[in-house]
Amino acid sequence: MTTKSKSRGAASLPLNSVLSGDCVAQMRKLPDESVDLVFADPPYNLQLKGELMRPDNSRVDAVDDDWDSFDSFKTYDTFTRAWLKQARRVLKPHGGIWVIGSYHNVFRLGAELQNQGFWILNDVVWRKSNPMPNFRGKRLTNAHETLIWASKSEGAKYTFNYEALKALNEGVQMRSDWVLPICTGNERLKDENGQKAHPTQKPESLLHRVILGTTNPGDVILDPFFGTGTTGAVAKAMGRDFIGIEREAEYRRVAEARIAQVRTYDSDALQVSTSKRAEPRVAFGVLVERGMLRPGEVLHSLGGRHKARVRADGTLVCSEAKGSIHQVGAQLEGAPSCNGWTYWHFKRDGVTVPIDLLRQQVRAEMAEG
Amino acid sequence: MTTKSKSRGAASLPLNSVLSGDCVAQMRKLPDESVDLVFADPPYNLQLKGELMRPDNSRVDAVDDDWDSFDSFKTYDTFTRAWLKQARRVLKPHGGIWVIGSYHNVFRLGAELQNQGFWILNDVVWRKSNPMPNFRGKRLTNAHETLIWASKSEGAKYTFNYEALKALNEGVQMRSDWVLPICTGNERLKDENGQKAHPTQKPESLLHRVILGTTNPGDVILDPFFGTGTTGAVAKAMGRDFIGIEREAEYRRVAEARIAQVRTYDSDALQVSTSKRAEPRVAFGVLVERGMLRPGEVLHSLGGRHKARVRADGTLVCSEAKGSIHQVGAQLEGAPSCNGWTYWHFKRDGVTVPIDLLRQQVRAEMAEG
DNA sequence: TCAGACAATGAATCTAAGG
DNA sequence: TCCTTAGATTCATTGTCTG
Repeated sequence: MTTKSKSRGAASLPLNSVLSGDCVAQMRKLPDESVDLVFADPPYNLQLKGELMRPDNSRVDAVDDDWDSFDSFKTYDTFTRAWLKQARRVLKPHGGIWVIGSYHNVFRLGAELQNQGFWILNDVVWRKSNPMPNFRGKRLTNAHETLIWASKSEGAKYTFNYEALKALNEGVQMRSDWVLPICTGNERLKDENGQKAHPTQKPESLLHRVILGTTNPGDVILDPFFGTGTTGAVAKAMGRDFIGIEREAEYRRVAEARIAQVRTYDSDALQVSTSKRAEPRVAFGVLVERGMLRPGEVLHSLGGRHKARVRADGTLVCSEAKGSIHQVGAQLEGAPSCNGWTYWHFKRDGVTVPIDLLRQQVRAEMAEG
Repeated sequence: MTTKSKSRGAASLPLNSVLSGDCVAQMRKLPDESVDLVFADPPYNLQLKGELMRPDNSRVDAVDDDWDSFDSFKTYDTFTRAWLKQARRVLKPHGGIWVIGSYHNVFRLGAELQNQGFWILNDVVWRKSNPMPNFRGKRLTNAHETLIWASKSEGAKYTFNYEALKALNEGVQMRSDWVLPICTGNERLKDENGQKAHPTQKPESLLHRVILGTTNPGDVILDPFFGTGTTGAVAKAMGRDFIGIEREAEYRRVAEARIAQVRTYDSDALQVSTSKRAEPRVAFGVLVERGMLRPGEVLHSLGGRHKARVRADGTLVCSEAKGSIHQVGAQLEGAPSCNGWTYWHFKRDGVTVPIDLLRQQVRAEMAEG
């Protein structure tokens, strides 16, 4: 695996590598405010009891490894508090965090996130299209897991590629319920005996959506419960850097072999739909300066009921109001706000055109030069 | 509203009425272990700040009621602890509880349920088919709410009408995600001005599923945050008793008027598919004893490839195997197990019929006499 | 009467840059 | 840090109006 370092002040980050040992201890070594996203799939406090699952004491192929035994909620909360505290310290002020869990642990996770000042943005339901049925008919089929997406604090900025997720969802905004299949088939990593290498391997499709939606290329993603490295594999493919932490040597080995085989997508494939908000701001006055509109020229409102005249300083005036294109539009419509760019139109050769077309021309010229 | 009382020892229950005042104080007056189910839709503590306008400049009518406002998480947790403690005391040992919330409060709810010793059975996602969109494009559409279903303690029995929910779900196991529309149209209660009578009225379909799946006719359902009485309306329609508690006089008034108009379904409509587990076990030999099958009679396998003969002791025999209907079926199919009731068929008047039909006849006779 | 346009609305933690 | 201003942003369903 190629390991690069990003220097940040005196410290540098162990990028694109899998650190061994306890995640709290390892995170302590990382500098403050150094990663853009944390994705955490902590061990579930499943409290499975073998005798409940298998009366005949046969081997339970479920989540009952040593690392998943916590003797009480208190212990689990202490553990959760410790790793979340470090994750929060390491996270940049405008970074994001995702945690995933089931009903066994997700309420502890969510409450502790809130207690530490993280600001929940959404809870997201991963609706499994092919869950394991409830064989005994004593409960509902447990067909989902819950993710929580949060920013570092209330009011903090955060990365959200709204348009990209909307595009992924066939043009309507992405909802908080995601229907994705569980990890099976070739994607499911096996050991030399053909047994699954990790009991709770997450599907890459899930990480793809998380990373596409809430990071940008070049961002650093920290996964303190790396397991067999789904986060790292998808991060690498998508041109993001990752830092993994994993206690179990065997999982690290599998993860490193897996990630070594991943190729990063071409950079143009990593370009996503951007929002208009990301485009450079253009002052209306620039259109007048450039002669695209003449002072004194008449603009017509959407619908054609109102008219206003352009002034040399880039404001509009009419009998009822004067001011910016937005202010005059809002005033005429009796609305609290108005987007003047789409509201006002001008006429050229008998055709009525929104002034936003001129803004697009300016932006195109800015991009060239 | 007809109010009846169920006496339980010295105390009696204010059935099918809406109590006024604080839910903690009112629950304190109820006897220990007296209700079968608690359904609770507590305030969500939304923490909304300013106004929100839609893109068309209309204002979103938000939940800004005083009852939803709390100073801090600590205050909210104290409140949650208090009402859950009373709910738990009032609940029968084999009773169940449902709570509903959003990401604002549901993690606090779930954690406190666990802290008090409730045993979570499922978390259920209500996926809204028509949620309000995210108007500013800053987050995912908040398209679901979360319900938590729990028993009073680990190992406690609880009511779960598995077959009824399966039937409701077109013959496949009910999953932990329920797609239901929000409460609109005629179902949405309006005040005299045509405004919604309650900002967060739940759809009856949601309560229908809860009550069908986790109570039996005649059970007592307590709703400490009664609002406009969806729980009571569905409970009454389904032949369950309810106890409502509501602080706001106007909500109580609306709820009482609403419930007065509800008619209870006919009792045969309330008979639900019962779990096969709950049905009396019928030994195959009984069919022979009763003369429904003759010893020596030939049974044919599903698909017709195999035959076996009935023996007088209620076992089957063929050249390859002998034993119970299940054992022989499994042996012939090379399968680890086999449901002999659906596997084996007999012929009467040229028609091939599964032996399960005979079992059903036996059960019907047992039910009658 | 019916089709189609138009309006209303739902538990919402809903902006960002620049002065 | 506060205040002002630019200007970006919606889905499914039901009810009402119009031609």
